[in-house]
Amino acid sequence: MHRTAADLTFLRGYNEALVMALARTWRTFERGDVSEATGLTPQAVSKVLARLVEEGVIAPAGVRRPAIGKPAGVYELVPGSRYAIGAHVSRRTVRLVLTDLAGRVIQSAVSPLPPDFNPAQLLDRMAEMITDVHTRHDLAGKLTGIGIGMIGPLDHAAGTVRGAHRMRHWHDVPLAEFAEEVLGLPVLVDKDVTAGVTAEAWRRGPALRDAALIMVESGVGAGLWLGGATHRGSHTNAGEFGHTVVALDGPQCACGRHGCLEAVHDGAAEAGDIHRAAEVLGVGVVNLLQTLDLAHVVLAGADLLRHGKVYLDAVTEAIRTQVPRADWLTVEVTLTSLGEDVIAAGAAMQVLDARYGIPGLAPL
Amino acid sequence: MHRTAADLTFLRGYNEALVMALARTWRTFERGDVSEATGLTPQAVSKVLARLVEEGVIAPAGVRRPAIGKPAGVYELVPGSRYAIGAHVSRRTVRLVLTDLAGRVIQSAVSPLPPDFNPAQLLDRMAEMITDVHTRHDLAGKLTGIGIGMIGPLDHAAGTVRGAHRMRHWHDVPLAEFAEEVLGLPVLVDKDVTAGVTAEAWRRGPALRDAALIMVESGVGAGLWLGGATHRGSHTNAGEFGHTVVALDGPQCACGRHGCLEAVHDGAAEAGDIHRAAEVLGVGVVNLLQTLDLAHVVLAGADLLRHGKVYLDAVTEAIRTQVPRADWLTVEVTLTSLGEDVIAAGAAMQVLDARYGIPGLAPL
DNA sequence: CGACTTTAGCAACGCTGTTTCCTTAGGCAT
DNA sequence: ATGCCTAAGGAAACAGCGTTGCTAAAGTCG
Repeated sequence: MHRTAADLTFLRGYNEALVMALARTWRTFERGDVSEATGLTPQAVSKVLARLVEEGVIAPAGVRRPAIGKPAGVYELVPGSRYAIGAHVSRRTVRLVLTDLAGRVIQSAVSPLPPDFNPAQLLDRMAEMITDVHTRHDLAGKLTGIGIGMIGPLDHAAGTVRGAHRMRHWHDVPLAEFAEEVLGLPVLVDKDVTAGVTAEAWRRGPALRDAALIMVESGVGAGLWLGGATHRGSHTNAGEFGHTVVALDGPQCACGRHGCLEAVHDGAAEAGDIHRAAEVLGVGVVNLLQTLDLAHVVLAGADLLRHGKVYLDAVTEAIRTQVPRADWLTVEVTLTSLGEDVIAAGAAMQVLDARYGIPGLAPL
Repeated sequence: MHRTAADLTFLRGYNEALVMALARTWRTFERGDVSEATGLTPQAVSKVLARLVEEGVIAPAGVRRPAIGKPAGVYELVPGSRYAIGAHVSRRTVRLVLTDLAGRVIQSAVSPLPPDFNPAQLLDRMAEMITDVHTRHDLAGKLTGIGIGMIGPLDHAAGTVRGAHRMRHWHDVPLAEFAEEVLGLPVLVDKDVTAGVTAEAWRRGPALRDAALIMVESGVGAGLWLGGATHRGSHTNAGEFGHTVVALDGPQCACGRHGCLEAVHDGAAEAGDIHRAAEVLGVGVVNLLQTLDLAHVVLAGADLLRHGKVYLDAVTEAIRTQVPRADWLTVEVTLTSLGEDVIAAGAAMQVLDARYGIPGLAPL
């Protein structure tokens, strides 16, 4: 038996998460604000707020005195009440960040990994880094869990790494399970790009409905946020955006196909023609927009951010000229505000989101 | 004020819809089946079933006598308890179908439309066809509404057609509003491909989580079903799959870009090389799979179905050879089981889905 | 000082699914 | 025929949710 039906527990969790989402975007707010935004009666909001104050995630913060009438109680999010740690595992380094309930990055550190590292080596290094975090910050009882973002393919639901290209020790590794054992905290494993887009979504709040995080960093990928939630796909393998063909007669890609976006892009980049590389990425982004009708595109990844302005301009220009002209079709393109922390931070926020975000119901 | 919070009404609607979804896939079932599948207690299921029987959408259907013990009450869906009408508006014809609560097509008819027809002409023709449906079937009080599937761009939420290429009378037409006035029933307007994928999803049941309906019919489009729901995008304009670039140096497309999938595909098709056209579509489908990680691809559209086997084979082959080999990455490719009715039928099922499907909550 | 406005809170209420306990219906052994 | 066992159904009490209705508090304004 496997719960999919909605019950009162779900009801409560859903409405609490709704209030938390508002608290995160507003920081300080009143009962009436929540009531208006959610449609809950003021009375119901009082009850929800009381529960959240009891939990310690929000707190009363003075009163607002209106021109006339009784002063309104003001509440605020308590960012320091919960933390999560996120790790971004790439081929050569692991980046570890500490984020709080507001989605702010409190501490960030990078550490090299040995060539061809194995799971134990990674976890040892992470354990050291986490110890360091603990010495600098008092997280007693406030650490929600640990998120790990890395290249796929992997099985997010099972927490298993299926094995990336040129990583010998990473075939069918139950990483989440190992990590929970070693680190003693709940662990979520997800693709780097999906973690990244979660960071942007968590920080921007529920207004973000459909977005993609385009990442260029030893490969090209896209994390997808569709309909207000991550899109991982049937085998949690979505986002292999770099391996979409944009040039039928193009050069062969490592994946075997010809003219993959990644192959064409990297070809231009390696030839030193960053402008052409960015232009090609722009074509890919427009393809994504045509298919998915996104409202936000966030650019990220070490290789991209090294030439941030070039890419930003090229993608903006591609959208301006290649998407059919229409005033109602607005797309916002930005560079990630979290820089190279975005993947690790997103991995951390996935943990917070799992615990304090809007709950879903298991599929039938 | 605009309701986004969950309350008891939502709870009831959600659980009822869950039971309806099971009823639709199982047709006949017992209390225990529902209890096991949903996680609801048998008691709760009894209450839900009582409400649905009262509504007339399910009915008792005898008993099952177990080896020992009290006989279990058997229930069944009453397909004829609710109907919906769907219309597929193309450039030259309108196809109208009547579907029942089980998602079966009861009646189907096509009618030509005058060249460069306007909204009034369309609605007149639809009204005639709907009158004909009424003379053949007794739908008194059982007709839920009317769905219209047509080419975009359009605003699904507002029910407005923004104006398709080469259709002079269709700029910013509030079609849903007009139609509700003329036809006297609730009307939903959506893109043809999105309606189509709804038909497939509604018929297959909740097991279908991530799927695309690829449609080739005076253009190439893709209806997306992601995470168990339609994906329409921020401006309800998703699915312009035909206007994704697959050949950077390809021929110019009507949309202005170079090497769009549609341009390359149509070029091959017009040259009589259906195999090449299907091959190109296959590349596009693999692109979609790489990006979205879908489990099901359904092929549809008059132009495609004329050479159904050629396309089915080409797409299957493209997936077999171009998607990185992995036993866990399974994709099912089929031709639509509804043939040329799929769009109209899907439009009808969207109406049923809005009324009897799993309810969503409005975004914040 | 009283009327009015705005906000907050208490208590009762209606509805949800849950839990507990009992009844019903049939098969099977005695 | 009788008693026992098992599985399914049902009634009633229960707990928890948001809602409704009313009262109180805190301030301004005339």
